[in-house]
Amino acid sequence: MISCSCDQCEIKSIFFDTISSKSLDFYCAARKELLVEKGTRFIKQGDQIKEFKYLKSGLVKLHKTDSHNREQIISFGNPMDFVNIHNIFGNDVYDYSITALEPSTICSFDIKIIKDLVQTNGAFALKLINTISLSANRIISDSLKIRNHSLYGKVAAVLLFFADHIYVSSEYELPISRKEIAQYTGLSIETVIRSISEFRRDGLIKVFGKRIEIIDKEGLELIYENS
Amino acid sequence: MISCSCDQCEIKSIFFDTISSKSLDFYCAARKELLVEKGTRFIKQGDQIKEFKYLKSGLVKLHKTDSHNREQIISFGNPMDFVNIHNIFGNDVYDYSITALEPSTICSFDIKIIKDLVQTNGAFALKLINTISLSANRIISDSLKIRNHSLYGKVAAVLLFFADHIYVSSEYELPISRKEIAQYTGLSIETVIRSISEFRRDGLIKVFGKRIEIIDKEGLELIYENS
DNA sequence: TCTCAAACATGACAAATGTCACAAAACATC
DNA sequence: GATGTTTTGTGACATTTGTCATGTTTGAGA
Repeated sequence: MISCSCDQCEIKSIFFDTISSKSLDFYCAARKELLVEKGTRFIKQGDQIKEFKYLKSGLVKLHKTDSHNREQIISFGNPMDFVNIHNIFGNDVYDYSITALEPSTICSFDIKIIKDLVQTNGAFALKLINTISLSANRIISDSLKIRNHSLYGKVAAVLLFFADHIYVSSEYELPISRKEIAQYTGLSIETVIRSISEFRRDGLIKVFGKRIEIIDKEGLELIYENS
Repeated sequence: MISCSCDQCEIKSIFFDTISSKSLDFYCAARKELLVEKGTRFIKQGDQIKEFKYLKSGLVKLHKTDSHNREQIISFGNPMDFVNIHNIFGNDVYDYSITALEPSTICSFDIKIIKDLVQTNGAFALKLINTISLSANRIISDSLKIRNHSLYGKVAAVLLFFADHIYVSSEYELPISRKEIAQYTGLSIETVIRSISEFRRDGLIKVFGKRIEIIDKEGLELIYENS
């Protein structure tokens, strides 16, 4: 049967449905797997795009440096929705970096293999387009949430994002610093810290360093809605 | 030869490269063309997605209503980069509306035809993925520009966007109202108006109602960079 | 032409957010 | 442990941005 170790890998759902088990062996052999530790920037803005990369496990941030050397965070990606797809087919050079926020496993294929697959396997192509669309949709919609809310709404959105989409728990270890929340929302660090302190004082959340516990989720959602 | 009237249509560049002239006739016959006037909302948030639509000419805005019935503008699309692709493959219902800002020509195909094409014509699939990626990239990158700049930077970004990407001229008729700039940037209307007035007073632009003339483009770009 | 509604504009003031200064806590490195 | 660096936290104050009020201009339609 399949000797591939990526049994649990998300990308499997793209391959399995559309590729015969025999061919699957070939693709599994062509696959490289890389375990990176927290803080590793494994894709760098400006690098040539030679591989198709997929997040098997972990959590990452997509970020870029603007013309004034300010760091901006574009989005976060977890195994369910991250592939470096937004760049890979459009450009030949990455216009953002990707850095692990937690220990992560990256699978990669030579991009030629994937392009061949798209051209020769219609079902795969359709599935890939679906994945790209959903991923792009999510980034655009998250971005809009940040753009059109003010301070408390923005910070609430970030806390709720990790609770609802990443950890699926009202209690979690915040994988990013206050500074990174600022870089994501476009706010100043102090304002972010103050907002979190205020949520704490108002009994909406409990904070122990990076550990966040959402006490009054409805209240936090209400704040998100109204500011 | 080809009796199709869409000789000048942008989508042609997707089809022509990848479809034999004989098949092209079939696709041209299956195509519907719709001319909509300014202000027409031809795609509605919540509607079922049954067709693949493409902007042949004109200018549109992508927008949605949030839970408080506030109108938010996501992005603008012109013939070079607009297809309703971000939704069409991921979801079965539109999660945003599209409205014409100028008289526009919309081409549409039954979505089944396009999905068939993706599955049976590899070159087409690859080209479509490219188009989707580039379009999503642009929206994400524009959104980031708005997110991480303050007042003057945001407004300058909008004015420069129309000058550089839509009209390719430093003098143009602004296709949106001040209110719509506010909905796009997340600012209040008054603040937008004030900012434009200030640009005018500082000699960066001339304003005659909706007509904008950028006098000092470098100055405006500098403001964009620094705020 | 007249009328009404929407868009544009500006002032005065309130509220939100950023900046600067400083300190405590957390964390890495020796 | 000792030391230095980064992160978190808070106050005071300046600046930015929003809100409300009010008036003018523009544009569509009777």
